[in-house]
Amino acid sequence: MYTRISDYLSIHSHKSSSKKARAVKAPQRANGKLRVAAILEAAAAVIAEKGYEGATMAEIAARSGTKIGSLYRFFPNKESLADTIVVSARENLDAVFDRFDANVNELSIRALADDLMALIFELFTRPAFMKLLDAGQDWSVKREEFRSAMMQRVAKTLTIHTPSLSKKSASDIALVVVLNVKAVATHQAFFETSASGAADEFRDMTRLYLQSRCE
Amino acid sequence: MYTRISDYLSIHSHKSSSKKARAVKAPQRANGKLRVAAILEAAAAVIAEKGYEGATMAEIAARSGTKIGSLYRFFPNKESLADTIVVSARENLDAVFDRFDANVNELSIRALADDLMALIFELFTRPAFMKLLDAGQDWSVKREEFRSAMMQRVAKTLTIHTPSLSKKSASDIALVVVLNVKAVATHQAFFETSASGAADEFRDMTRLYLQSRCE
Amino acid sequence: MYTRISDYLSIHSHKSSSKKARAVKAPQRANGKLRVAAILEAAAAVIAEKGYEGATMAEIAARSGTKIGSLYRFFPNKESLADTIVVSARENLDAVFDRFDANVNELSIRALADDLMALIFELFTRPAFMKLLDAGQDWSVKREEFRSAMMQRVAKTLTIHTPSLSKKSASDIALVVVLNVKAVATHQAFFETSASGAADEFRDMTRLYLQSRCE
Amino acid sequence: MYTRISDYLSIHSHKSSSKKARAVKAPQRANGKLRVAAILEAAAAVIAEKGYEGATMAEIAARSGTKIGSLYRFFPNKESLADTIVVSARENLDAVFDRFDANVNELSIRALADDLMALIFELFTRPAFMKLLDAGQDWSVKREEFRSAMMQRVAKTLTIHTPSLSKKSASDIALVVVLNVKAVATHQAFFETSASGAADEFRDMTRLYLQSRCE
DNA sequence: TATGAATGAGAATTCATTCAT
DNA sequence: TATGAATGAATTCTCATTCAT
Repeated sequence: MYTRISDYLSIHSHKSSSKKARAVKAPQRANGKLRVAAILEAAAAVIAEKGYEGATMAEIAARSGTKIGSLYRFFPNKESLADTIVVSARENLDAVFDRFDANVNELSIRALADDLMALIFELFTRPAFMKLLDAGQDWSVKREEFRSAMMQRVAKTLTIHTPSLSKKSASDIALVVVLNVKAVATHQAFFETSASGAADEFRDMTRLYLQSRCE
Repeated sequence: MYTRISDYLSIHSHKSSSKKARAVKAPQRANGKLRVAAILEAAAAVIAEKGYEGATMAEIAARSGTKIGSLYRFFPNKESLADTIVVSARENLDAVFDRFDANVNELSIRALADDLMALIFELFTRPAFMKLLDAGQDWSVKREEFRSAMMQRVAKTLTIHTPSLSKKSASDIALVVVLNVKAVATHQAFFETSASGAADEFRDMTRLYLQSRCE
Repeated sequence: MYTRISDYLSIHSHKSSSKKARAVKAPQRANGKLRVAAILEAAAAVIAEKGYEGATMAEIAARSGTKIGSLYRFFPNKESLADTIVVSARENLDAVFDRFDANVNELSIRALADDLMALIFELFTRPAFMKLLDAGQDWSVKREEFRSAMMQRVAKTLTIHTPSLSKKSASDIALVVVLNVKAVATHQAFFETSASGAADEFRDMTRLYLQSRCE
Repeated sequence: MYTRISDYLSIHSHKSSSKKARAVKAPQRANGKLRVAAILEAAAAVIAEKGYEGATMAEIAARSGTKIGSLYRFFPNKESLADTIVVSARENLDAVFDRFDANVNELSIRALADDLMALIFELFTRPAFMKLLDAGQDWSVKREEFRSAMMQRVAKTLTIHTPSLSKKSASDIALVVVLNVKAVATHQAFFETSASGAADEFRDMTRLYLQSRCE
């Protein structure tokens, strides 16, 4: 397996082609699910660019090809939009980790490091999510909820792989691994442009670190 | 020396207790320097909490015990406030690193890791600065300026210590180290509250990583 | 024909009776054109009274029965409002003069004086416009554009009527005629109240003047 | 005598050499009279450029080499400054006209036109005054006071010269003459730059007009 | 149900005026 | 008496949210 961080770095690059979303008078996707997905995607993109405060409902509507009135039919307010982004990630969390934990024991430490990073990276999915987790005060609840859930699952995975880990050690190590991925995810754009090998360095560092802790 | 990251974590914690700071009609700080410092401190705190967009001049004024009109006497606009935070850090950069580089050769790798992290941490000083560096589009200039200056200086320091490092390796490693500190600095508050040992884990990880690269 | 200046003096008098226009929740003018017209009218009135700087968007909104938010939907900023007033006049200019020039040759000098004044007066339309043309520095571009266009058209008309006029004479005389009308337009309100015959005096003076120059 | 309007056009061109009034730490003119004069002059200049609303007390202070605190010692508020400009002109009025009326009878109509215009021009002195007379609502009192005083004196002068004039005619003609000068004064800057002969045209027109009325 | 015009609270910024020194 | 820092009301402009059509 041995994924290279730089591999999944490009997975999520979707420079939405239309700058100012020419509201492509497209056959309005009657399907609510699709519509919601489009909105969520647009919201993620805009928030990623401008931050939560800087993002405007008008732009999110425009970029998702949704009329402002309709946007509010699906999401009663701006906060609920951001909520949904975080909450849906949180809901995804357990399913993904359950699947992952099933074969953790078969992994070498090196592979554990690589795959765990790839997994976490995928959960963070994109910078919008990052911005949201860093956002202001009011967010603490949902943010903390996700953060701690993430941490606990990573710690659990580590404990499954290396049962000798103390509860405290496991959670400390989990935090480090998560923040490592966060660093890569946050600076995704940077890593992509400058053909730096820093993403790989991060992978190596994490491998090294886990090796020193999980043996 | 061997500073523990958790040591310097508390240096800069000023949670101004009062939410809306009733500005205890204190003996008017006639000294402009002090006033500016107070404003900068408040700005840093508010921006750290709410981000650049979310921070309001009114709250910065209130929290620094300054009236809005006075705030604008010192900083003609919101951007100039943020500018000052970034630029002053930038100006500090060379002086601090020149001093540091003088004795780098005497340091063990372990000490290099510790002291370098401490140094960078001090330059970041506080989360507000972090938020600013992550902020929206317009900031790119000043942000990039600081970011790249920081990176170059760290790379230079690494090269002084380990001349065999290739130019590319040095800058990749520099990026990793800086982001490690950034992670600690950004989650400062988190580390402080939860009596976790994660800050120490970060230190250890960085030591490990540098050892594997600089020998 | 022989229009009396005092005749057209009253064409454009709309002293909105209510000071703070309690915006009689009238049947929402769904028609954007009407709304824009109302705003423009209010803006003209307020600017006429207070000047460009003195006029506030809030008052313009109130007086046009528009809420501030809506005002900004139509005109993104204060300058654009003023721009519209000047530019629309500028656009009108050529059309109006082309029509006028068609029969200039048939006019006696006396009639030329009268009709030309009436025409220019109509282009100035109301004092708001005057204030705008006199306004502060930044305006120079749009203002000058209109002023010189106006002057050139008047000079051209004079030349058509009296081909013997030198280029320089024509433009000098044009300036005088325009300023004469400007005087009348600017003091419109004054002329209206005091039942003075001064407006007629202006007409006579201009007749006299043109007669001495165009024969 | 036969002054040419273009002659006195240049009398009052004082492009205050210092743009941003380097507050020439000059020996503070202890003499209040001189200080007040300097302030008044600066105020006139600034108001001429920016209009009443656009003029700021800070700039007036700076340009007159006065500290803002001192400015307020002499003029308790902005309005009082503007008041003083208008009122002082009004006070000057009678003295000037009394002197002028003494020899009106000796003047030919042509000379009357020329000298009267020159006199009025001098009273208007500079564009600041013009701006003030055109300013917004609140001003009406002082403005009207001056305007009507001016008008009455001019009408009186005309009646002295041509006793056969009816009261109404005299005041109508006075208004026309005053507005003619106003036009020249207001566009002073314009006339100066463009080497147009329009100022002379105005003089000729006024001569013509008075001739037709006063015989 | 879908739309987008209308609303108004709130943010940045300016400047006349005061008053402690 | 002279100074200029401090004040805060007023102004321009934005944007989340509602609701009539």
